[in-house]
Amino acid sequence: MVTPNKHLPAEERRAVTVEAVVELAAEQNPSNITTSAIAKRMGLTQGALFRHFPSKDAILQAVMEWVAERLMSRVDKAAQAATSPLSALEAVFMAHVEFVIERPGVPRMLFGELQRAEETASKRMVQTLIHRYGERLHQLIEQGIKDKELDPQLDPEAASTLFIGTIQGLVMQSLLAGDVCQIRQDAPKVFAIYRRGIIYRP
Amino acid sequence: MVTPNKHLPAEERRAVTVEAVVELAAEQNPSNITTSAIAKRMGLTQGALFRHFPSKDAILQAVMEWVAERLMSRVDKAAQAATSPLSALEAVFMAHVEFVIERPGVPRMLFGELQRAEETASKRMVQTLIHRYGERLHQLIEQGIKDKELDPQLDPEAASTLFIGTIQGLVMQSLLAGDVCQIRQDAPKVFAIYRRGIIYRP
DNA sequence: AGAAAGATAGTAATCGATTACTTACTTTAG
DNA sequence: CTAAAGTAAGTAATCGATTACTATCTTTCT
Repeated sequence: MVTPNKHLPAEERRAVTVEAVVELAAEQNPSNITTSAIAKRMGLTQGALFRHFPSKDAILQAVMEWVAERLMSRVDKAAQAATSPLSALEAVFMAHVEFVIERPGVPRMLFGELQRAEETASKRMVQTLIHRYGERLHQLIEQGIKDKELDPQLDPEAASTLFIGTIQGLVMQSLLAGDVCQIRQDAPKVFAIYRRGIIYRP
Repeated sequence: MVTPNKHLPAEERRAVTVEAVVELAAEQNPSNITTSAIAKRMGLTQGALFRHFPSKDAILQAVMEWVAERLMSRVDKAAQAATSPLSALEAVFMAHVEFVIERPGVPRMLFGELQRAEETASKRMVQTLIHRYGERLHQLIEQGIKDKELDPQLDPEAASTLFIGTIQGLVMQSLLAGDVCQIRQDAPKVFAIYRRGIIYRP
């Protein structure tokens, strides 16, 4: 839960707001999160939010900045610690999955933002985030092919799409089961199939 | 587009309503589709909708019934026409993808329904739809293992999850590109990787 | 056959509830 | 003391849903 302190400095209050939104997104449809619900979660009145953000979309934008930073930082760290492209892909996958388990609202917000018809700042931020993410995957996959670790006939574009879809499928299963932690058990099994589909076979 | 006729018989009007909702779901966030928007798309007043449906959720429920019937019917037909479990899986995949291209709003509505916090009738209908779908995949996969067509160490649960996730990944890519037809080119490439991941290798 | 009668379908106005956002006032911390 | 932070009570717009009423089609009776 979020700290119930009153009279926080502005910067801290904004951070707490982001946390509250991410929490709420794990419990309900992200596009139906109201400013009243956010304020209530923080133990604040609704109007107080607008002391720190000019609009609701600015709140969502701050959330997406937070997501982009945290997710990419963990993904990069996981990739750098690995010793080969394939093990890097696996490490990135598990890091991503672990992030999703900790913050189940995040993938739901990302997908929700992509669905919006309007071209908001938060939507554009999600687009660039996924674009950057896809480029990282691309690099790893192409390096893996060069190193004869991955199938030389592999389509990096398709492999990248499947990588992201794999996680999306796990999220969908967790929505069906109503249990996020199930992902942790299923993720290795699902990645094993993916790994088998991209690996080099002499 | 939907027929602009006035004074349709009740059953036809309900069918037209479902079509309108599916169309709208392809253009905007499904959870933000209003009854006014539906009526406007049909060339009708908003109140007229409630002559044919007791509530908005009843409309969504009708849409989900429509989706479940159409999708499962096409998937079943594709599977029965195939000559082996693996080719059936591929046929189901392509049939599903073709369905998504024709009605891009459908997968977005399914995912959106799953995200809802409330236990509505339409949400439960989506849950049973995906459950049925997963069982079909299960059957095909287990038969494929028996027939020595698929990897004997394959986890049918994980393979089923990955199958659905693969399509979900394609949908996400189409949202990013803003172009649905891209799916048709990418689908075979992505399925090729999936196929490589599950196939039997002596 | 044809007009009256009933049933069905659609309209326009409106309801209370909820939304994002604003304003005027009060409290708190440095 | 003062500026920042929070409260309380508003705003206009929009939501799903209901109302009273009109238009159109179908059935029935002579």
